[in-house]
Amino acid sequence: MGGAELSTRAEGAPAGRGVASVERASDVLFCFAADSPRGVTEIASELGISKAVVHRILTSLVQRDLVALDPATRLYSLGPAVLELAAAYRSQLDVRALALDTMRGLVQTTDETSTLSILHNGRRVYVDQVTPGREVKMTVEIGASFPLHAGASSKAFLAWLPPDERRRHTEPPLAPLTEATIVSPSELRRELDQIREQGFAVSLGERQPGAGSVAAPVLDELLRPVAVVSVCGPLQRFKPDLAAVAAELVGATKALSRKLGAPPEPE
Amino acid sequence: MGGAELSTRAEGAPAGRGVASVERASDVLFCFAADSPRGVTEIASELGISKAVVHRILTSLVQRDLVALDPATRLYSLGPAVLELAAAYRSQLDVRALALDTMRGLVQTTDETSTLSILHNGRRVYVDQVTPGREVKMTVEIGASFPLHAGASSKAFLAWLPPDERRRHTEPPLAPLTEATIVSPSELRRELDQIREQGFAVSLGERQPGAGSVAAPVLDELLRPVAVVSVCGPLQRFKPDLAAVAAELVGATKALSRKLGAPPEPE
DNA sequence: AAACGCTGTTTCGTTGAGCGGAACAGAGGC
DNA sequence: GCCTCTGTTCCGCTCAACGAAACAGCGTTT
Repeated sequence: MGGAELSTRAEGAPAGRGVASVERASDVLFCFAADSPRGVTEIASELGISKAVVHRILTSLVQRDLVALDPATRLYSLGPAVLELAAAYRSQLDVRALALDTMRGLVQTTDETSTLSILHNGRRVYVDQVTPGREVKMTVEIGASFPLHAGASSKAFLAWLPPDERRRHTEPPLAPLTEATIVSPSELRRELDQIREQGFAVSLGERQPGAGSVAAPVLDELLRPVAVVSVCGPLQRFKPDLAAVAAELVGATKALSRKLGAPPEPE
Repeated sequence: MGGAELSTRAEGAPAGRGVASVERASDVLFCFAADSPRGVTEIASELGISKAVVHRILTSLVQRDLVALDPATRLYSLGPAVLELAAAYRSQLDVRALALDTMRGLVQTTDETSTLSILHNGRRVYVDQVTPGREVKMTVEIGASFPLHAGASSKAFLAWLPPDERRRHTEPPLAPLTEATIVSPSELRRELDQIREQGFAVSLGERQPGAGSVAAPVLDELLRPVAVVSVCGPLQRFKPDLAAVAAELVGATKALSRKLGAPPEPE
């Protein structure tokens, strides 16, 4: 019994005890993120809990529309209520509200797409974007997540993260997402130092072929990166204006950081 | 009560019992949808359960990042993991995958925005959109929900819902969202009949001032509306092409319906 | 300062809710 | 027809979750 007490995340949480069945239910929800639809048995064996428990949990989740049951196949998948939660989350995210105006301004002057990302679970997640009114433009998927070693927004996070996290995410192997992805840890670390110094990160197709972007962090009062704003567009037309866009972006994000309580620049 | 057999929540579910604490945890999550951030006491009194329980549940949810705790204010709000779930839901929604190509086609020929909505909780929710490459265009918020009596997409759902649901959603009071919203039940019912007959719904600023849209349903094998596709744009430039757009839209959604198993048109 | 009133958090003994093995029930498949 | 998968339900035992109450921080009030 006592043996296998953990499950998905983090063992030994020293904090106050939670409710086991709630955590199991969360695990069930997240296992749908990997793949769905799935059946009771499949989920039970994957999570190592009994079929009866999974079935009861699913029944509850179905009742709240967090999970949908296809009566024909008897397979379960995520339900529409998760959209409701996500919409609420996004609308209440304070960084987002603050950043939206800034992003709109960036889009207007650069005529390229601007995105907002946050850190979650050791990866970067797109929270919002503003696109220009052009025929050809970049678009990202809200909610999609990416590793921290490739792309301007990811590198911007990495450059402002504490040393231990930076080290952790620059350890090999660094999976190449495109031919331009930096796969050498030492090269990446060198670039992160430079990014930190110059105040912004640049990627030319590191994460997505044919896409270029400039990114700079929004920092809180302890200079931790709470979000990253990027301006991105098709590589060829993006490259020439890079320096000007970067300057504008850095100015905008620094203003944002101050609004979030970051101390004004000393230099 | 056999009467209202659907409706999301429903008490007295005769089906197999669920896990109470999972349902409580879901309630806690949803109470953040209304407003956040909130504290333990506030949530406990709203849900009518003890503070200790709420605290334990929140601890579990925080552990899974479904809820975030601001250590400074000791207030809880939704966490970034809900985005992860929503992204998974959207990417796995089969109607969405099918509809995307159709929507892209509609955008290309009409040069206006196309949206996809589903029914959830007695309201209509935007699941996806495709926008044209123009300076001025319509944009909707994914995940935002609206009542069923105003707007083309909403009316399209209503027109194809079973009689009892249609009646329920056409009962007074019908809240006006704009000056153009239909607030007379009898007028609305008359229009729904017409919509059903002609195969599509039209709204000129009923839900949002200055916006026009045409909408048609995607039906399953029992002719239930599983989703609604709309084409929408700024009112003035939208009005003249209305008939042509409607014809194109209806053709596209009928093709979609057949892919989902709806029987071919008899007439 | 001290007392108050408000938070969120933790403790602890009791008990009934949830666990899980096993039985049941359908749906396909040799 | 049987066999083998599913998902679902049953039911007695147990331990995990409940809740009252105590504790612990903060700000405000007296």
